[in-house]
Amino acid sequence: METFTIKDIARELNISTSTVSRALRGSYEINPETKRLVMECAERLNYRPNPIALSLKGSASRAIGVIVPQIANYFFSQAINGIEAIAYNRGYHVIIFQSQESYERETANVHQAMSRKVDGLLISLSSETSDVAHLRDVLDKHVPIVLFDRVAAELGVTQVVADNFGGAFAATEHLIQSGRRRIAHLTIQPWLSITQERLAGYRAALEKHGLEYDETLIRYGTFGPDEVGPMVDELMALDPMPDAFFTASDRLAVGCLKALHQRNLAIPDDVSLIGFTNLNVADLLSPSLSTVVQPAQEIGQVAAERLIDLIEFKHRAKPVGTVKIPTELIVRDSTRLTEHAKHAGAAATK
Amino acid sequence: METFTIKDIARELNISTSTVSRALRGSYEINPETKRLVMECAERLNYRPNPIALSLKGSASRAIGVIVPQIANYFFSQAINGIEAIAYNRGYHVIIFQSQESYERETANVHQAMSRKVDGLLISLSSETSDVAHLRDVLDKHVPIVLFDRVAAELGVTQVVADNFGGAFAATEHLIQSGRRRIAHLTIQPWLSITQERLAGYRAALEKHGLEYDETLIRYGTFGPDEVGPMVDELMALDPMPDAFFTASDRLAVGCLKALHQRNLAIPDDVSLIGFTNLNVADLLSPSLSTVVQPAQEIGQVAAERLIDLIEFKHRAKPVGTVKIPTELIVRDSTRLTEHAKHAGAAATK
DNA sequence: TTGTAAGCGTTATCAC
DNA sequence: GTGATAACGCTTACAA
Repeated sequence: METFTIKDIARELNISTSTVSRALRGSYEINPETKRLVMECAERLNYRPNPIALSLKGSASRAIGVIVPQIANYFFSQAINGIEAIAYNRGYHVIIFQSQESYERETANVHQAMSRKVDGLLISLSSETSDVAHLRDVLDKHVPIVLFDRVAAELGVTQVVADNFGGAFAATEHLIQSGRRRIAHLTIQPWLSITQERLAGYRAALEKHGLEYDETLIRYGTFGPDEVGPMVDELMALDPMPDAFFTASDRLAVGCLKALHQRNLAIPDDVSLIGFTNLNVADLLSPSLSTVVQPAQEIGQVAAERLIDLIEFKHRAKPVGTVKIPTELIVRDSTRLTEHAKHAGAAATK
Repeated sequence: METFTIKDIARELNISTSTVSRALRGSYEINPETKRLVMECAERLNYRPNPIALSLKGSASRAIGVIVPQIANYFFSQAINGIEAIAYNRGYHVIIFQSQESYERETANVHQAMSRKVDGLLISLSSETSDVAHLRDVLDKHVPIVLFDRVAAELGVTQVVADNFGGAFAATEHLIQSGRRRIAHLTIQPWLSITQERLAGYRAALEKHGLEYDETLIRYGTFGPDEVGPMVDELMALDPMPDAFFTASDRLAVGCLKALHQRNLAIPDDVSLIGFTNLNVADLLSPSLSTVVQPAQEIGQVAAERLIDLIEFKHRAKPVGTVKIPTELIVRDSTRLTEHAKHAGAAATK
């Protein structure tokens, strides 16, 4: 299990390291016989090029940096899963950084990634990030960037996002069609692209069905701990109170569900809930609640694919643009939930 | 945002690169005044040592490799979160690899990590791994390893695990004390240390309360998709059927809950369920179900801490051993669930 | 106290 | 076709 270098092969074959290097990378101007010998020897010694030396040399490090706000978040961990799968297939390593939703840490992460000589960067912006100068520097050094989920159009790079508008529209319309009229919307920071797109989808659905857009039904979260309960309280104190919630994330959906539960409100009878969630989380919340499923893993896959194309072809890669991955509205039969609840309720009374 | 090297500082100050290098790392044998100048200049140019060059040189790369079976898994993503937090504080980067529960990929990951010259390795073994020769090679190269969660005592390295025995004992005892007698146990591959410890805890609790250990109530999963439903089916077909489930993971708890739900069985009335889960997942499953909370994040933190101690002190580090992080049995009032269900049930009938 | 030079593994640029 | 040599950024004997 010793680790051999190009030098060992050169010594073994009594040729120079440059010849070995050339043979290994299949240079034209090389004797086929020598090439064969080198290949055979490399095989035999189980030679693996040293990625560190390659990076130092300035050529490809075959590593991509991934910067996400939080690893321990279903959406991002699924996305990373997708990224890692593609990267592995195409021979890249993944170096992960967390920005912890902090602009400062995001900037530090970018620098660290650069000093590790990553071949490209996959970023989902922190909620604090409004200025993208730190990313401009990266592009200036010809290191490609692909943004995913939390994106910034002004950077002019390829972006991979869920169809937030479409998902929000479908969710809101579904709630309206099941008779809801005052649909509260719990979402995140208003300056984020995903927030705006979802809000737009929500408004478009209201408009289509002739419902008024009421600003007091919108609440913007800040990723603070235990912030959802108070938001729900405020909303439920409105008169008339909301009859449905549309939440922009797993975290908000869970918080909302908990808050409603604590207030002994039944879903779907007192209020309805529908959120952008990961499929697994949706199932956890309840196998009978409808949700808009975020294609987290696919977003990661597509983003990684685009980035590696950019790294490898540089020129021939697909043009810069925004790739929208469709979301899926899963409408589940909430009478099943009611059935289940009735059963449990009956059992409780015996 | 240009990136400066030790050479730039040397040129700026008209001294040699070696002097700069020594000043930067606070060597004794150096003129305090020179040192001050170098420091000042480094500060001004915002100098950052190039980690790649450091790695190539053979000294610290300030990167640690983390190999987990699956990133998109609540336990591991939380553990990684803990690892990343500690690593960041102590100035290390984290390079993540997924073994996908495959021995072959785990071996490949180990090699890749080594070729990236990681300073240490944090590993949770794949479920396929029984032979640890690939890790011996790493230790032979004096790269420290700390195992977490899925461990192998025969490797003789520090291990960080949850108190699986204690957690299983507490969970089982809780079920017994709430009147359950036929407690099924859904777990994972029997050769894994965590499986054995949990099974032992389960058996010990049965024994303490004079209940017979019935092998037919134990089911071993293999991480296959949709495997839990059939396992639950088999168990529910037993005569007498189980009156409780104790599951060894999030995934199994969720699968079990879904399967029971599909069969219209009420929890906690028809059967009880208690599982090793992440706190967030437990809350999702239901804010009213009891669970044994796995201290995922803390396991990650402690493991990272031990590994970095090993990397930095080598000799003065704490002795090799198994660190057991306590689990917490959270007993929640399942009458609240029942209350909620009753409410929903009543609403459903109107 | 500081400078010189070699070396980590690899590739690019020259020569031959 | 192949072989020296320098270079990437840094550390560390060894000299001075």
